[in-house]
Amino acid sequence: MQGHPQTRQRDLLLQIIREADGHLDAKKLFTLANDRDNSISTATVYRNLHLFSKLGLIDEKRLGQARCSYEIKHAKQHQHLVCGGCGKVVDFECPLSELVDKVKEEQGFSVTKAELYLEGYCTKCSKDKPGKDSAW
Amino acid sequence: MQGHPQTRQRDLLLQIIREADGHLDAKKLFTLANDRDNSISTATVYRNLHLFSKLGLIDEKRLGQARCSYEIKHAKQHQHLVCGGCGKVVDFECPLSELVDKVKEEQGFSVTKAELYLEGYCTKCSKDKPGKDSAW
DNA sequence: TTAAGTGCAAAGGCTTTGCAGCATA
DNA sequence: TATGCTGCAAAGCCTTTGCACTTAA
Repeated sequence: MQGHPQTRQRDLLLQIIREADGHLDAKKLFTLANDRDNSISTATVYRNLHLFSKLGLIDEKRLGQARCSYEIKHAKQHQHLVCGGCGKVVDFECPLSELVDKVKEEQGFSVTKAELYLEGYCTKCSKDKPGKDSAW
Repeated sequence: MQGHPQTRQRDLLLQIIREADGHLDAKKLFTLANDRDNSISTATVYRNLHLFSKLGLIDEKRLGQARCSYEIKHAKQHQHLVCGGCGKVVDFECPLSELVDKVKEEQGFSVTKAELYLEGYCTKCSKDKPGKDSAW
């Protein structure tokens, strides 16, 4: 792993992250890891999340709240939709490259990360909360 | 204020948020408020940030890290660009309505909040870090 | 063998909360 | 006057760090 020794703990963590359908925060990851190896510590989880992220093995996303979610890096760019009713997170494809190009041109920024965050109510929940629409 | 009494502290906090050009987190807001009224407490700052946000007076944005920034709600939608080099935050206009419409159609979501988060290097900093480009 | 990783426990930040006193409407 | 806000201090969370021990290569 690029100069970093492979350890039992790292294997376990990566395996769990891969198995999860994404949307795993540090705490959940720790809980799941702890179920399978109850000697693992939170420190190890955090340290390895940082490492994996640095090595580009996983993506770090902010989904609502202040908490981060981590997921295996996918080939396809995708973004997340968070339902304020049931908390469901939906992935969807959404090419941001046009926007990114525009920003590069207009602002002279070289963009390294682009994330679109959408919050709202899914089909089911928007029926229950008819008033919450319309901000857009 | 919609059933909520006007207080010295609320006036002060709103005034500071208005004067700031945005990009104020809770800690900075507390520091600034404390400079003018050293009896104000962090609890009051947090409680009122939540209140203002609930009343729609301010916007809550996640700019890098896990921290939130708060700013007075602007008429114009705008998004933020965060420079990984110098930490500068740039506002720019960027209509997301097309994307939002697409999501509504394809996923049946009614979107209440849309945020584009871009990270990268500004003109100055990308000169110093020529390798960091190219992710897009 | 040795550089690196791990667990534990403690410390660090930021945010929230309970409570008694105070202020607004 | 009554509801709601405030300050204080303590507690809560999540995350990071120091240190001694363990492990992969």
